[in-house]
Amino acid sequence: MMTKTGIQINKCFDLEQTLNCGQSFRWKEIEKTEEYSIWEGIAFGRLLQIRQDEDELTFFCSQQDYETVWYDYFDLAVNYEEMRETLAKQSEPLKEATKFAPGIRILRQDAWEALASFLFSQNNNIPRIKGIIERFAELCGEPIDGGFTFPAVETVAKMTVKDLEPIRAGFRAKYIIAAARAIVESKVDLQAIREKDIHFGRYELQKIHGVGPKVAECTLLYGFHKTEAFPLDVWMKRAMNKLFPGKSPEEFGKHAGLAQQYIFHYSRMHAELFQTPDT
DNA sequence: GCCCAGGTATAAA
DNA sequence: TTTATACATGGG
Repeated sequence: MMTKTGIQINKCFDLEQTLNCGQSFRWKEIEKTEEYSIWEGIAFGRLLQIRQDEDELTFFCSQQDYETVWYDYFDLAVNYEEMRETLAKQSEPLKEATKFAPGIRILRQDAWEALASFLFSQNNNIPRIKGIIERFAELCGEPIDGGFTFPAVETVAKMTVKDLEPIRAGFRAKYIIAAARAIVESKVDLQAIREKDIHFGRYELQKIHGVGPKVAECTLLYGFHKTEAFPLDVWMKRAMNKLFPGKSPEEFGKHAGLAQQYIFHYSRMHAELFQTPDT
């Protein structure tokens, strides 16, 4: 295994914040010391171990995989420091929020994987989502050294709800199959979503049985890197109203997705501020 | 045991 | 058109 070392990073890259914030569900921290942490995960059919030291990242992979897969996956061409500064200037609360997760990046994940992952996420919690996806990969992904790839959309399209019973996804199983079939049968055009604007993507994705506004929005942000997208769940709305009363998420414009990540992380760190008495 | 989870489809107001 | 409820399952 080759090693790509010496990627200099600024404060805008933190593995914990990026890989454990609910945008991706297949990464785990396998080692942690005072000086560094190592994370392992599988994406685009490849297993990666990645190590973060004080000011340096180490990718345990070939030079080619680094250049063709992981450089894009971690969005390394983009200067998050600059975007964070832009957002921080917009308001005091947002400036405060950016401090709590300055190292968050928006990953460029596979669109089908993001769509399926956020279908699994509905009315669910992160530990269980991870478990379902792990069993899903073991059941019908391809075995590779160290694990299983995310199941191919063509494979899932041929499966039935009964086939998926072992992953214990509950009522979500039918949605996964509906999504896979819609894609394979070209009822939903992923390439067109990639090329056209976010409004088309919202309309197109919500043709799928089981895809509502929230799953569509998360898929557009994490699977298509439409950075003007924003998550819409109840918690997020509560946080928005608390920090920015009367302000619409769209007003963050192009960086809305990143702003939402900061705000969401902030609201998690200050859960007590966002609890509302039952009415 | 009990509550509820980064929702959505469907039924009932 | 807006507001409830069921849904499958298990983490905490």
